[in-house]
Amino acid sequence: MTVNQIVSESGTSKGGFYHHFQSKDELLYVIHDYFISYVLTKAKEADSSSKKPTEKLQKIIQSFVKVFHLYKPHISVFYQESMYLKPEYTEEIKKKRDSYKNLIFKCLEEGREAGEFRPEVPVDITGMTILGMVNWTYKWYQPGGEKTIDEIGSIFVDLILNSLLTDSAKQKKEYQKFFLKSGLAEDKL
Amino acid sequence: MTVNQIVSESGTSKGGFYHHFQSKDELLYVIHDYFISYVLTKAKEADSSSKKPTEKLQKIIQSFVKVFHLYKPHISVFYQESMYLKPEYTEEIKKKRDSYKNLIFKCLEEGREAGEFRPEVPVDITGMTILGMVNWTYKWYQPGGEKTIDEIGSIFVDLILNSLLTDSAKQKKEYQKFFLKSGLAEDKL
DNA sequence: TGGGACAGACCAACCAGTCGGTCTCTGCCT
DNA sequence: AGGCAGAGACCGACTGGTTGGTCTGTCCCA
Repeated sequence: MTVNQIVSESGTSKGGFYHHFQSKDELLYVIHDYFISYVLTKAKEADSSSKKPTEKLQKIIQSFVKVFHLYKPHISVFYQESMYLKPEYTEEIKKKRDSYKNLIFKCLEEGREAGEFRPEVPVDITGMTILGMVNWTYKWYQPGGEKTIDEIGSIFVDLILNSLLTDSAKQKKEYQKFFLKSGLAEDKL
Repeated sequence: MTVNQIVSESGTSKGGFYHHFQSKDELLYVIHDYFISYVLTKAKEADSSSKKPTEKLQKIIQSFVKVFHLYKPHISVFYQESMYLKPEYTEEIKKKRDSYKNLIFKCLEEGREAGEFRPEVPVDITGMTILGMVNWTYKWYQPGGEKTIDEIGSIFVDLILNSLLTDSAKQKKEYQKFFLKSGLAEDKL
């Protein structure tokens, strides 16, 4: 996407564009900030809303998935254009992405220490797994598709918790709501 | 990466480059073919090597992860530059990536029908989850890092099978080797 | 009347791709 | 054997088009 395309499709002009942004890179930075702020806020809320790592993780994942619904255009543009960002901006962006990553890692570590998450699965790989599976949704998620974003989020939560929780934690009544129902009614896949 | 950089860093010339490739896009296509051929071959081998979906899935994931070790430079270049590929090449590439995706989906479907995989988790989302978590490794995997690629593969397999297998399938003796040991020896994370 | 919001012609840099030319190896004719 | 022709490998100056960014100027409101 060139600056000329941007200004023509948004109905302004080169002059107007560079009146508001120092450079094309700054626009990309602003776009990134738009959605990273959302997930960071939501993750911090989740972190302070409860003391149970399992609950926190569920909330983090659900809001993480939701961002791909709310800001799909922003995210697509970011991943398409971010390769050629100038170092000054990449650094700032990396900081925010790192602090998000660390929130997830911290939550996984807490769950492990609380004895709810299986101790034999390493926190770092699990963290990158979550980031990978959720971030990848920008490649295939279609708003208005057969599954809503909340349904997709619930499936992700089910998958992650089923592989993370210890057998005893899985039995807890208050966590049953995080698992997909395996009722008689077959899923209409 | 410009053509000028490519030829200077590889010690040839513009003329030499365009003698071997029709265009810069063709080079990218060749690079992609290099590693997609590997995973496709391995996945087909896995598919015909056994009748048990669980075993097949384990082999597919393990070889899928391994490609990021064997061809990391190829894969990084591909994801960095593939945005601006001309349609003719994107189509060809998409075909191969789709056939890989379909192998995974088929395997998941078979496991579901065989009663080994939980029927309540949808095949399509699970498939995209696997593709996402594995494909994302190109962003963080470092050859020579603290975990080998086979260890990472085993962790992925453990996570996926733990969330996919039914309780009864998890008990099967021949599948125990796919799970991380939860021995007394604490993981040195 | 002066300053912020915007317009759009313009520019320098850069890029993929071209094209005329050189160098070298091979095989064939004498 | 020696020379020669021609094909393929490779070179790099050049080009046409595109890009991010600038600059002069206009409009409008306080």
